[in-house]
Amino acid sequence: MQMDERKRRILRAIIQDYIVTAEPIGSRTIARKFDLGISPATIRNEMSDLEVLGLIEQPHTSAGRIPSDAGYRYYVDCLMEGIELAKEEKAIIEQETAKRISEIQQVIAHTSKLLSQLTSLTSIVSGPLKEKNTFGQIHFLPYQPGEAIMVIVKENGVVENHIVDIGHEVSPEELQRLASILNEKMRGQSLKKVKKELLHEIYRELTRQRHLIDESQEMLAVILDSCEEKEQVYLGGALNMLNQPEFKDLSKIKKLFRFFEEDQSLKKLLQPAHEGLNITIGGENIFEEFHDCSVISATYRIDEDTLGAIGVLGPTRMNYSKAIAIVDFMTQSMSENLARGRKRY
Amino acid sequence: MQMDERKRRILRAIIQDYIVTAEPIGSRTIARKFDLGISPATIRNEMSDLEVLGLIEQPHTSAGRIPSDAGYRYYVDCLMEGIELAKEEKAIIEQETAKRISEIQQVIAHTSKLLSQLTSLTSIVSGPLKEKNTFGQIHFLPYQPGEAIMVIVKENGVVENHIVDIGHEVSPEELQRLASILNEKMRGQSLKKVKKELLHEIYRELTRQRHLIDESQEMLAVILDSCEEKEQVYLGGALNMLNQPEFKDLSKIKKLFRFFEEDQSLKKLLQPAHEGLNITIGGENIFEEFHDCSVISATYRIDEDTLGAIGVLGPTRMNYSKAIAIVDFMTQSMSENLARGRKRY
DNA sequence: TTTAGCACTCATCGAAGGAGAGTGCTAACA
DNA sequence: TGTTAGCACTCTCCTTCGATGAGTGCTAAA
Repeated sequence: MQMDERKRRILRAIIQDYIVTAEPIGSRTIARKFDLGISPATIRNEMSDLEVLGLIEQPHTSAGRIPSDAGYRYYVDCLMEGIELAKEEKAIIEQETAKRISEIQQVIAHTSKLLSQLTSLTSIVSGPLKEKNTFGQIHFLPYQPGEAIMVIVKENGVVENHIVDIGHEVSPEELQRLASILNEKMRGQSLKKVKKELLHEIYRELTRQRHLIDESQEMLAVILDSCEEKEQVYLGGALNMLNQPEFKDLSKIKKLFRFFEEDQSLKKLLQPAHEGLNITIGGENIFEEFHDCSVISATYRIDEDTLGAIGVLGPTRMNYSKAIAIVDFMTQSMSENLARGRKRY
Repeated sequence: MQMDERKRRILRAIIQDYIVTAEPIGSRTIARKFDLGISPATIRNEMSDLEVLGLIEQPHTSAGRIPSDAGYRYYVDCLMEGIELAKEEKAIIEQETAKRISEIQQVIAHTSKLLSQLTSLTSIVSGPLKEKNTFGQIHFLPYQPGEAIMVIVKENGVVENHIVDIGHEVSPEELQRLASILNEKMRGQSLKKVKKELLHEIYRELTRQRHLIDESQEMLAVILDSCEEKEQVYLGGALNMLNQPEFKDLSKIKKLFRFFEEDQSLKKLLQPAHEGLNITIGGENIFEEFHDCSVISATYRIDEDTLGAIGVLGPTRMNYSKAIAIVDFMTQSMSENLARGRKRY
């Protein structure tokens, strides 16, 4: 059996209706709502075919049909026409992504909030991958006696500060020397390399120059910690899930939210199958919890270098064209801005 | 009518049972579960009295009784005996509060996570009030050409860094001079004062020395922003609410979570009626959303100076003695640590 | 090939009724 | 006079049972 134009029209009608109503739809209702020029009986026959093809299914015998995962997949791949965002929406996104904020957490938080507001879905935003990151400079600033502020600048533009205990009073000159040792060893090196190889070397160097600093443990621990790839992931608009009729029972909500609480898992949701835009529908998702959800995600990059990803999560019955348009435009806007804005993050 | 010992025993039995089961309890069940040495009929008479006193109530005629807000209040004030935390719990709390972390966000996040884990309730933790804070030092570090890293150290120990655009290349000496101007004006001044008075003065000073720096707007904007009292509030274990039988209908959950999404309102939940430990039961709460919740909160301080607050939120039917013991011990432990740990935050 | 007609299925809703837990009242008891 | 047993009554909860209605598949006619 083959898909023909009439089958396609009916499938599209079913999906478009279901996206709005979340109710199974029957042949009679389709004939009434959509002007297809054929009678319910004909539609019934076609629907029977569509069911054999696996594109729609019946929750139970006497209910209407709903799209299956395969149906959505067919819709997304072959039926759906892309939409253009409204000017205002574009303007808001461009405006928001153009902001230059040095605190990476804030950028992520803002982005995810905006994304969930625009789509009415749940958004997931991941920050830059640290593994591709390298050390820039390290500075020391005086603080309380016996303590110093260590400022670590990474080459993707992230700046961190840590307060470190140095055990006894040190002169600015000593701190200066310490900084130059660290900088000499670490500048331009990847976090991974520093973690795996250079830390020992630095430790040896520092113990050799024992007069320089007594207690370097804490400082090295801070550097080590800074190398860890605890990638930031941010979730926005999780509450939107509560509004979806498919999540009206508490146990589903619990499962979902429990999942959301683990950053590590969340990150995996965003892991792209390939560069660019990814669409994961229902059962395609690796996590069983999201077998009735779909994820639209995309990566943002700077000069071909993937930095992070953003995505939206909603019921399989989401408005795909809108979600895709927004995620797509947003990553583009972010990437352009990063390219323009001088390699920040 | 007066409370006598027998009434007190019965009230305590009702509350203790309800805290565990969340089910109304009847005279027969009380007689069976608790060894009070009196018959169901007698208990019935006493319960009737307790109802007249407003300490318990009936959901409907043929159900058992449940404690009223006033009943809980009486329990907390007069009946409940304080408990001692287990050694392990104390150890965990002390260990966690002893950690010295320079990122204030992390401290708050950790604390709130721990608190919700220990109590199985939802926790709210607020960071130090910025209004009581004063500027310490400001440093500039070189960054990309035309940009600099501005490190702001506040006297409560918070360190912030910001990347500022300075429009054209400046030498380290120029940055040094700039820093000394800012430090001279701002060191030791409260954020409020800087915001209200000193910023203009600094601006005037900078324009007078126009050769020093061309575009100081962004820098000043950053300082202004740093003065804003956007107090951090953190919520932990909101999911625990989902496990409470009183929140099994979705509309309540929605209301609650919608409330949680607004930091501003959340902060108000913690606002203490007085110093020390605060207990707000059910309808005593200013927010209608929390009329079937109770809040146990306490402030942590350094040298008599209140810095912030922590609290737990749960159904009115919470384990008060446990929650109180934990919140109390935790604030004490935090305060002691702050005092010992050299005025960090 | 399309359509009208018809018998059939099944979820949903409301009414009816039994079970169970709990109460208040009365009268007897210590 | 306080305590207790007995009993009628109340009200929620659960189950059962039709009625309703939306939807289907099949058959036969157009």
